[in-house]
This record gives sequence, structure tokens and C-alpha cells, in this order.
Amino acid sequence: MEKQRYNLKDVAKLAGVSLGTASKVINNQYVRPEARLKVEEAMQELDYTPNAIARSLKANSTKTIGIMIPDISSPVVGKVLRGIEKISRDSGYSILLYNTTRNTRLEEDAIQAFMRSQVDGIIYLGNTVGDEIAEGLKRTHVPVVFAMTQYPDKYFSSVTIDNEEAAYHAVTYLCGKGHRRICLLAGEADDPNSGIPRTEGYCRALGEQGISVDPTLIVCGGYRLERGYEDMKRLLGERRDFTAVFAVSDDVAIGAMRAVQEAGLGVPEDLSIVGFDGIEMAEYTFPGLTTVSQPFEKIGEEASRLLVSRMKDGKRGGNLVLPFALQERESVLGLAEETLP
Amino acid sequence: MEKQRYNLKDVAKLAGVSLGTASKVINNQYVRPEARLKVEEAMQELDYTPNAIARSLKANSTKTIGIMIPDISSPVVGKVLRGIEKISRDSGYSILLYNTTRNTRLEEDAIQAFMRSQVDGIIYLGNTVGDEIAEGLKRTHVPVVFAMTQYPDKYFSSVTIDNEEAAYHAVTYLCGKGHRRICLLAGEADDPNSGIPRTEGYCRALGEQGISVDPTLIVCGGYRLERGYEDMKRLLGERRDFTAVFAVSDDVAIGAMRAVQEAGLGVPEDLSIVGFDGIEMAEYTFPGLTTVSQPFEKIGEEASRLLVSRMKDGKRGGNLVLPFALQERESVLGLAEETLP
DNA sequence: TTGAAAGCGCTAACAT
DNA sequence: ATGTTAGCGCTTTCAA
Repeated sequence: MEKQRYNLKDVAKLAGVSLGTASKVINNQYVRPEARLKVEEAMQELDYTPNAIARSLKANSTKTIGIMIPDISSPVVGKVLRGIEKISRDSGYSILLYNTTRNTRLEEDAIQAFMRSQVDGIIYLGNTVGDEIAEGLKRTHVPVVFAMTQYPDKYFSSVTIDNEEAAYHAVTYLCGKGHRRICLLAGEADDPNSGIPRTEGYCRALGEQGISVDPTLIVCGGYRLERGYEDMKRLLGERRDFTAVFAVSDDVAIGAMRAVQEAGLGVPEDLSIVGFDGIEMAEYTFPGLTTVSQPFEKIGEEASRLLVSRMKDGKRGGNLVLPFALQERESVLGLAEETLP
Repeated sequence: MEKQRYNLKDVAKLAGVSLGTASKVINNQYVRPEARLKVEEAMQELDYTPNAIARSLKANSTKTIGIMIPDISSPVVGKVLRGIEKISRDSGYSILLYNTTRNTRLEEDAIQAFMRSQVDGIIYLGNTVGDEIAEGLKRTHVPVVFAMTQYPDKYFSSVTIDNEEAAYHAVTYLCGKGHRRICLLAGEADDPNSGIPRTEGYCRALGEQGISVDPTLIVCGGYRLERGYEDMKRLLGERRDFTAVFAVSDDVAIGAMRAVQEAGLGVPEDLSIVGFDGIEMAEYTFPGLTTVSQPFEKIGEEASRLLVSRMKDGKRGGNLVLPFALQERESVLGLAEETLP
């Protein structure tokens, strides 16, 4: 089998027309019907596909968007990605993927790669944005939108939820159920994206209820299963003077739930747990996990829409804040008066 | 801020050399040191980045690989993707992503898009390959490798595990623990990729133990949490004459576990469960899920390596079969003699 | 060693 | 309505 790749010139020659005419055919400009037919037949015959590279070179636009991701294997990221992919594709854009593993050097590489590839826009997904990276992103001179993260510079747009408010809501809910000693599995202490605002929301809710914040009840770890498990296991070994746990992610909550159950305690009888994210798994743990759910796919879709519109008309996009929702399931117990510590 | 994009000609002019010389500098060919320096300074000054599009047009190679995926939001796919991305990037290839949602029309679109984009190779991830798609893939004339799936045509390479053997292994393990009535949550009945071989492995194991296969103990569903939950819930409503469950995926197993626990039964006291895949979550369910783990990241890496080497030297890759491993955790009970039905 | 120039596949302006 | 041609940014002969 010969490796054959025909071009428009070949098509034109076979059809007996000029290159320009053939070009008009594939671009839906007017050509005499019989000529059009001939060209179409020739295209068919040669199994011709337009070369987008050549077209891009000419048009100075690749119809491609670059996506930087901290960790593709995260289910949360996957959902957002699905939203992005769908809208981008429908708008005629291809997706160039770069996994940065939260590594600044790789982020810089990604930006370089995107510039070389002449992407028309960039979506930066999920990670906290460092200043140098933000600088690098600006120097690309293409529109950039952040999904699930923000950066204080009007050059960028973003799509997020209100993390402070969401955490406030969850903790207020717990207080409403009679809980007063609430442990916070807080994520990364210096993460302006999730860890910090959610901790603030936690503190605000407590304050509003007249409960003073006990810093020893706030433990910073990460966002992964393992941290939830390890941290809760350690905590349970030290003390049991809290009745509820609010975790920064469902993964952490599920890890914590395992530690609780492993310790012979019941959820929610002995300890109530609220998670954050609303991953599908939260529905199938036993008991089902009450959680603050984020509209991941929608976040991706909106990020994509924002980017597409900025690539089209160069408009500033602004910051879009999407609604969250508290999903009540079975992991929270309402406390009777006498149970309070 | 002006949108500026300089090209090599600008660099050459600023450096006071010819275009050809500037080109040699960025391609590390020999130029007089002082000229090289001038060019490098000019590049710096103009913040020059080579235009990969132009380079691709000339070189007739984009250093890009296209990846078709059934569902990006699946954690399993994410892990494979991570392996692919890592190796590809290290080998100098970019990744073009296309999510096909198991839809043949979208798969055809993906192939079209890849051809237009002039990808140098394609990785097809996870889904069962239809004949028309295989045909379309062949007509691209670029190397294609399948990850986690196969197609009987030497044009393609593949990276998989031995699904029949893995299922055989798991079921034999269950038999070794004294189980004789084993329910199979079988996935899709017509899926030559996972469903069929795993069912065959199940049957072979049973046969070898002298246990006759009870077809009413085999229930076909899908691979998702919901199916495991629904199917097991229904089954438990009808009968309880089995002591173990082997599920085609960890998601299904976890869904089933929830149904069992919800029914007031204990895992593994009343019912043993074995999953398939080895996702991280399997470690944090309570009890921990015993499962057959697949080396997802490695599958991605090897697929990528195979593809890269085929793109380089055009060699046929063949089919790579990677080892699986049974992860013993807490979801299986050893049955005493008298417990047998 | 360096410069000039052709050409990768396509589009669009211009001429016919 | 169609053909001719310049040129997108780069690499690579070929001459000098």
C-alpha cells in the first residue's frame, strides 16, 4: 500500500480546473455547477482532505486551543474537560492537551509549546496560578480563561464557584443540625483557590453561630483520598471531641469516612461528614455522602464559551461565578439537644 | 498593548544577517559565533518563538498525535492518558484530544479532524473498535495503536492485559476461598474487549473447578457505578443463593457493595466481592475492595512508546500484553466447609 | 560560512 | 466564473 497524500493541486489537475477554482469549491464559493461536480468527484477519487496546517499558516489562526491541566487523571478535571471539549468541538476548535502535574517548569513548557503551536486561546484548569505563569500567559497575546481558579488581573477571565460561600453554606448546614464542634479537613493552607476561601467560609459560619474557631480542629492536608484517610486516622487516635467533619473534597471525605469506620465508629451516628465537589462516587458510598456539589461540566462549557467569544471578537470576558448546590444524603446526623458536648 | 508576533525574518533583519543564517541558528547548525550571538540577542529582544505551523508545512510532519477517547471523565481513562501524555511529551509530541462518547459518528469526525490536522499518529483508547472505524483509521496512512482494546488486523498495534486470564484468575481465587455460587456482573454482553473475554475467563475457572455455570447468575449491565448498584439491588430482591460476586469493574463492584450494605447485609460476612481495574478508590471503601488491578499508566506509556517508534521507523508494533495483579484486601471471606450451599 | 531563492499547501486579490 | 499569482513562516538546496 502506497502512502499517498494528495493536495488541492492534484485535485484541480484531475478535475481539469485551476487551483483557484478547486479552492473555491472547498470554500463554498460560487463555481459553475459542472465544474464543482468534477472537483468533488476528483476529491472523492483521491480521498482528499484539506491540509489544515497550510490553511492555518495562511489564515494565521489554527482553530486550536491549548489546555493546561494539573492532573488529567483526576475525575474532577475529567468532568470539566468534557464540558470544554464539547463546546470547543462544536465551535470548530481542536484541543491541545498539556498535563502540568502542578509543576511550574512544566507549566512554562506548556506555554512555550502552545506558542509554537500557535494556539488561538488557552484554558488554564484548576491549579493555583503563580505570578510568573500569569506573566507568561499574558505574553502569549492570546485570550486566556481560568477554570476553577482565578487570578487578579483583568487580562484573564475565569469561571468558578464562590468557594467561600459554599463552605459557609455547608458549615451553616452542619450547625443547623446541632453540630458545634466541627473539624475542618482544610486542604492546602496556602491555596488561594480552594483551601483559603473554604477555610474562611468555615470560620465565618462558625462566627455567625457564636462558636469560636478552635484552630486545633483545622487540619491542613491535600485534596486526595489518602490525606483524608491518614489525617482522620491520626486525629481519631488523639481525640474524639468533635461531632462532625467538613472536608474540602469528596475524596478527602471518603478517605476520612473509611478511617472513621475502620475505627469502629459509625457514620453518621458517631460522626457526621460533609464533603465537597459532588463526584459520582459520593452517591455510592455507604452511607451516601452529603456534599457541596460543583457544576463541573458546566464550568468547562462556560470556560469554553468565554474563550470562544474572546477569540472571536476579542471581548474581555470577566469572571463568571456559577452556583453550587448542597446535596443531602445520609452522612449527617441531626443532633438532639442533650447530645451537645 | 500591541499584539505583536515576530517572525524569523524580523529576527534576521534586526540581527543584520540573512534569513538562512537565522534559521541555522535556531536549528543548531554552524554559524560564526558572533553572528549566532547577534541572532540570539535579536530573538531575545523580540521575544521570538518559532512558528511550528510553518515548520510543519515544510517538514510535512506536525509532531502531534491524535487521541480518541470514549469518555475523558472516566478515572481509568485519565490514568492511561497520563501515561500517554508523559511519554509523548518527552518524545517531543503534542497531543490533540478528541472525546468520542462511544459514538460512531463522532469517531468518524475525530478521524477527519486528525487527518486535517495532519497528525503523525493516532492512539485509540478503550472503546470497542467497529469495522468502519478501523477502515477509516487505516485510510489515514498514519500509525495507529490501540490502548486497552484490540482489533484483528496487523496494520494496528495494541497494548492490553489478558482479560480472559485476569477474570479466570479472580474467579479461581474466589473458588479457592471456598465459593461455588459466584455471581458475575458481566458488563456489556457483546463487548469483545472486556465483557466477552472476562465472561469466558469466569466460565473457564468455574469449569475447571467442576462447577457448572448457572446462566441466571450472570447479569449483563455496563461498567458504571449505577449499574452495579441497580443490578445488585434487583438481584438481592430476587434471591440470595450466591456467596460471592465478581464484577467487571471496580465501579460496578462499589455500586454493588452499596446495594449489599443497604440491604442490611455485610461485606464480606454475607457476600464476598471482587472488582476489576484497581482504581484508587478501591483502597478506601469499607471494607477495602479486593480487585484485579490493571497497570493503566503503564498501558498509556507503552502505547505511546509503540506509537513513537512506529512513527520514527515505520516498524510494525505488534500486540503488547501487560501483566495484571490481584490486589487482596478485605472484601472476600474464606468459607468454611459447612457454609457451602 | 553565508546569502538568495525555491517551495511546502493553501487562500485571496487581481486579472481575464 | 475562472485562472494566475503572491505570499503565509520556515527549511534547505545551491551559489558565491
